[in-house]
This record gives sequence, C-alpha cells and structure tokens, in this order.
Amino acid sequence: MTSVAGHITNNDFPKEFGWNNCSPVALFDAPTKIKVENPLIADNITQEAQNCDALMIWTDCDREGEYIGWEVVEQAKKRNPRITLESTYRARFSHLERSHILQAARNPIRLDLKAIDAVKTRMEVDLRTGACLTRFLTNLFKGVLGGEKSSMISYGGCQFPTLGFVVDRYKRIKLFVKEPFWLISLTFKKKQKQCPVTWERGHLFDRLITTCIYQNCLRMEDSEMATILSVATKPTSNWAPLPLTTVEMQKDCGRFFKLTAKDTLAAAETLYTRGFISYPRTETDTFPKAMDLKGLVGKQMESAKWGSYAKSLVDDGRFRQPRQGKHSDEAHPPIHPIIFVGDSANLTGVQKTVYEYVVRRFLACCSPDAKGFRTTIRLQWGTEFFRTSGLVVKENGYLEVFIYSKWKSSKNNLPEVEPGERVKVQKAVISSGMTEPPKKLTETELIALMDANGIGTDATIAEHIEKIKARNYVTTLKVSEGRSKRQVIVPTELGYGLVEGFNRVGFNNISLTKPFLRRSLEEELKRICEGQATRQNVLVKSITMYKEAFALMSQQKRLLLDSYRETIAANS
DNA sequence: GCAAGGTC
Repeated sequence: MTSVAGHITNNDFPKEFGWNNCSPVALFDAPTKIKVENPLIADNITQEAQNCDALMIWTDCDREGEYIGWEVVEQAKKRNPRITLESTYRARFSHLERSHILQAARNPIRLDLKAIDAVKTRMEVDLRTGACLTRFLTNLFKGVLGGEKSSMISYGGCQFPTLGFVVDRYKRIKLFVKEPFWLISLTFKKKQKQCPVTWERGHLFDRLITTCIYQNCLRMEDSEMATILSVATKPTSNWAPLPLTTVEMQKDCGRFFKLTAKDTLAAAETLYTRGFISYPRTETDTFPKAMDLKGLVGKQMESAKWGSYAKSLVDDGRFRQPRQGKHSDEAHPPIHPIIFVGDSANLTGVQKTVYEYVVRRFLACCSPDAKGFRTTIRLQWGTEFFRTSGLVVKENGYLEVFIYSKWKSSKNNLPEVEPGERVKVQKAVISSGMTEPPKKLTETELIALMDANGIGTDATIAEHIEKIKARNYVTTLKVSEGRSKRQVIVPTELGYGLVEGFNRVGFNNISLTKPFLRRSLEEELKRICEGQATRQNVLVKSITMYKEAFALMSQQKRLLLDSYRETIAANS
C-alpha cells in the first residue's frame, strides 16, 4: 500500500506553442502533452507496482478521484505489463469507519471510464480557453496599463464569472434609483402598554392612494378604535444546524470572525494535517449512519470551555442524531473534530478560532433544536389590516453551545388582548421612506453565489476569489454601516472595464462573464458521466463556441480597450 | 508568464 497526493500529472502545450511561439488562436487546436508534476510520487508508483499482479485504487470517490486513479494506473503500467484496466480494482468508500472500509475492500468495482473522460474534457477545455484568452488579453492590454508593470490579464472559466458577480452587484448599486414610498404607521394601546403594528400592505409607491386609504379609515365611525381579529400562539423552533460542509464553514467564519475563505481553509488544513479535525474539503452534510458521533462528542468533555456542555449531551440524554442534509460528494463525511485540543497544541489565533468553531458547530448539530412560542396579533383599523408578533424562547437548545447565533425573546411583551376586543388607537399616521440600494458584496455572499451557480468546487472557491484579487480585478474595502464594520469586495477600474468590454463584444449572446457557460459545461460533463454524451462531441461543441467568441473579440479589440479607457476616464 | 482541479 502506498499513496499519492492529488493529481500526479498536468496537461500543457509543447515548447513550440509557448507564449511567444504561436498566435493565441492556435492553442484551440495545438497538441497537448501530459507532463509529470512530481516525479518522486510518480516513480514511487511505478516502482511499487513492478512486481504486482493487480492494483487496487483507493482515491476519493468523486470525478477527480476517478481520474487520479487512472493516473495511478498509467504510472503503474510503465514497468509492469500485467497492470491493465482489467487487473485494476476500485474501492468504493466515503469515510473511514471500519465496517465501511471492510465492505469496500470485499466488494471492489472498476474504474469509471466515463468519469475519467469527463475530467479529461474539463482539463482540455480549461487549458485551451484559459491559455488562449489569457495570452490574447495580456498582449492586448500591454500598452494600456499605465506601463507600471506588465500585468497579466488572465481569463478562466471560473475567475471571470466570479468577477462578473462582483461587477454585477457594483452596477446594481451604481444604477440604483431611489424611490419614495408611503405607509400607514399605527400604534395601539392597552393598559399603558403601547404596541406598534405593521401594515399588511407593506408600503405603497403612490402617495395619493395611501392618503385616500388613510383618509377613508379616519372618516369611518369609531376611528380612534381598532378591532383585534386574532391572537395566535404557536410553538416554533430554531433548528440545530446541519453537519458542516466546507462552503458553510467558510461562510460562517467570514460572518462571525471576518476571516477570508482562504485563511479559513488554510487554518482548517493545518488542523486536519495535525489530526485535530476531519478532512476539511467536503460537500457532504449528512453523517454516515454507522459513525460513532457520541464517542466524538465525549472526547470534547475535557474542555474547560465547552466540556460541561459536551458532558450534558452524552450523560443527560440530550444527544440528538444530527439532521440529514441533501448533499453528498460520495467522498468525505462532514467536517468534525477528531480529538480535543488543549493549549499545549500551540495553535495560532486563527487556528484556535476555526477549531473552536468546528467543535461548537459539531456539538450544535448533535443538540436539540431551540424551542419557543410565537404569538401573532392581527387587527383591523377601518378597512386596513395590521399585525405584530412576539417571541418567547423556552429552550435554548443548541444555541447554548453555538454562541455565534442569537435567538432571543422579544424585548417588549405583547399586551394581553383577545379576539373581538376593541383597543384604543394611540397613533395612526402616514409615514414615508425611500427604497435603499443593495448592500455592497461581502465575501460570504460571493461564496454563496459561486456555490449556488456551480462556479468552482469546495476546494477551489477560495482560490478563485484570491486569484481575482491578485490580478487586480477586484479589491477589498472596509465600510462602516452604523456600528458594524464590513469587509466588502468591489471591482477595480480594470475589473469593471474588462467585464463591460466583454459585455459589449456580445459573443452572440453567450456571456463569458456570467455563470451560465460554466454551468452548462458542468452539465455536459455530467452527461458524459451518464453515457449520454461523449468526450469528443462535448469538446468539439465547447471549443467551437469559444473559437467563435474569440473571433468576435479579435475583430472588436477596440471595444475592450475603449471600455477600459472609459472606465478610467469616468473615475478621474 | 496562461486554466481548473487535486493536494500539502
């Protein structure tokens, strides 16, 4: 038994197709060659395989893992003709519980050639399109970028949609037109208790109509009184969180601790390599049935901070089997702590924070929900309906250990009223307000957008964000909103100009800065996996489309440069 | 000097 660490090889163009040796467009059809990235790892496989009769692959059971398995076979074949796809077996497993591993070992399957083909396709499309457009754009912008440094203008099927999200939010804010609105604000009174209620119509964008409705109510008989229509108290829950995925961890650590996705993942990786937490790159939000979660909770009893809480889960019967999410990458379980880590471990501040978060989140998802009661009062004044509600929290449940989230009883108790009761109207006036533009984009929101649109994977989302920062397409700002400071992402002039330029070229309605293209490639790859498409036809389709886009771009170079220059001019 | 996907 031996190991690899990620991909063994990489695809690239031969020397004749180097940066200044050919025109960028030639890269769509240039030959590519597979080159060993780490000879030590590759040679180790070849050597270890020399005297074997058979090979068994235990890489991650996802698409890339399947391809890495194939790479291993290729290395193993080099000095041993007995190693073929026929003599290669494949273990199917997604976590390291003993019985699961034994089951996988006793029931091997075969490498999935379709999944391997899908990865080959992805690699080729990404390499050809990325290299071609990057060289073209870099050359095009050489003279224009102020001459400070010869910046690289890279294009990638993931980095551009990521940039697109940033520019899109920025534009929505810039182009936002505030609109005035009007509403009826009403407060009723019961035994010295004042209770503001909300108009069920929300607000209206027509002042005259709001005034008419208001006047109408005022003119009605008894307009100083309102009628309670209903008072309903219902039990309500605040659910314990799902088991932890990479994307959720990055979003939460951004929200709660203002950590970037990159810093969160880096800290989690260290914690994983030191054996403190499980593998940190996972999309799975369901724990395998056989896992001894109670045992893992028990290990946390040592802690001075959350030990007594962990003990209460195990000893007082408060432990709950976590909820089951709907996502599975078939390769890794949700992120969870492996052992308790005390001060002797010498963790950095960020690592401590992330470890504590992983533990508290794990304990939280093994905890009961928070429970309370919500009371809703509905009342009528004239022709109009209003409502208000209040919350009383009865059991804090998981929130006792998940101290980052708040769910509190309402500050003011609702007055005691009954259906049919007539209450005194303390105040009934027309208020007005203005609509507000969307808020600037936070990294947490950007991660959520990428995740929802299938841009990048759990392992790469953070890298794409870092990449567009490093390329100077976007920059981060600290903005204060009231009391809180938020770190937000905004496009630079370069980033904004690039997206605007791409949009102007048009590409026959195919947008290179929107997420649809990546998503459709992902869908095509899935079809390859399911046997409904072949590597060859997906490749031809994809490359043909990019070729057309590239042709349009070369014809309209001016548009790209102009839109950058105009952005600069508009800001100076 | 390019991509995105693994990984440490």
